[in-house]
Amino acid sequence: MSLTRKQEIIITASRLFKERGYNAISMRDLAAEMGIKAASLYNHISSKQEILGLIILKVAEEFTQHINTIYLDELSSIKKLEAIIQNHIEITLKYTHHLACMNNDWIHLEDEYKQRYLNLRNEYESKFRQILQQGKDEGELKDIDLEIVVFSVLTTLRTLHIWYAKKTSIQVATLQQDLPKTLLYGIVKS
Amino acid sequence: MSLTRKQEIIITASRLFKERGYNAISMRDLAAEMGIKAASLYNHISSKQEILGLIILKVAEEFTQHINTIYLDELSSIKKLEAIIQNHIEITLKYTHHLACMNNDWIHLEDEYKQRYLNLRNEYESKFRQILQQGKDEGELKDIDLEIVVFSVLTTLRTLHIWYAKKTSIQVATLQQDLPKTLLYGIVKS
DNA sequence: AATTTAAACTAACAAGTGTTAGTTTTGTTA
DNA sequence: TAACAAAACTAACACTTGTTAGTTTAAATT
Repeated sequence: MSLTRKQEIIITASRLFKERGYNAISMRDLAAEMGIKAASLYNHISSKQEILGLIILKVAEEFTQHINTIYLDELSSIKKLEAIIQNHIEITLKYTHHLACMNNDWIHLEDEYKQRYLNLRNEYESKFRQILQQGKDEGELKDIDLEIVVFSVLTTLRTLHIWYAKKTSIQVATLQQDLPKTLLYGIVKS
Repeated sequence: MSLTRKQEIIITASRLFKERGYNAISMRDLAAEMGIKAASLYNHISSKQEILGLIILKVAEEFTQHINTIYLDELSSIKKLEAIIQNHIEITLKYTHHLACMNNDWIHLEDEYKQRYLNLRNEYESKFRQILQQGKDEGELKDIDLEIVVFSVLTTLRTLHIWYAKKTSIQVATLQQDLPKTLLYGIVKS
């Protein structure tokens, strides 16, 4: 199972977009990175915008799909949150570039691409919010403003890729163990 | 005390850069927003890059300056962390656009500007890390991997502006009360 | 009123942008 | 080997980019 040329383009693009941003990468830059001329790219993709759309919607859909299954599971809210954190770590490892690209460059999506992305994101946040609400209703979570929790946890999870890219990067096992602790139980000794 | 033309340019630019990104805003866009022609901007600033540099270094310096004073204060690590969170909230309210710009577009800084920014950021992270280490040493903080805490707390604080821009934005008082709780003490009932 | 200064203007530049059309090369299948 | 499809190429397009030079207008100072 080798990659199609189109897939190669998308992988290369996601790396370049991550490193320098969508607008800072020209089709000539991307082509040069692949050892071909810019015009040749158009044998495989229809526009620069399509590349960005494919990169971003790929991961966005994967996230939404995952939370939709978790959402329906018969689990405590805490177990659900742990599963979500786990999934973010996994996707970050698997799709580092795509994820960085999604976070930094979704704003440059146009028309239907942008709309589809925003719909997926809203769906995700909504499910996440409902899981937190379930936790409050069932008395598992503290009575903290819901939006603040949604924001602070999701922000951290979304930007995991930044941390992962650093030289000082710690072991994945440590991350899987200590990130849920930090986000769910806090950092202060009780 | 009215604003100089240069300051007006920087304020307008920070808003546009926040909305669409540094590379997506042309000097003609910026000029049009101010009701003048692109060439006229150069009576006040020397380059597009200078605008970005001034926007970003302004807030970066303010952050670093604040943590440097906190760092030396005779306070428990928890009090220091609370003061830092408080400062992030304040700067987010005061410099929303600058802050968004710093987070999204620092990558497009060139040469000395980028170096100065990275130096300030490293200094900030280093002081923050030392404060956490103090907390662990004094037994106030849990024994969680230091880098994970640095990452998760700073990420949340740095991206406060995203949340603040939302329509569903909550009261500042709620934020000041519940954000420290969330970050320091977690969301799960003990 | 004359002079100076600040801040706008027009016009143009060289370089870079995404993309298209038409052509040639390469590798695979009949 | 001939035919075909995939994927590269050259050349060019219309447009946008940051920036400069030189000029005119408006406001402030003498």
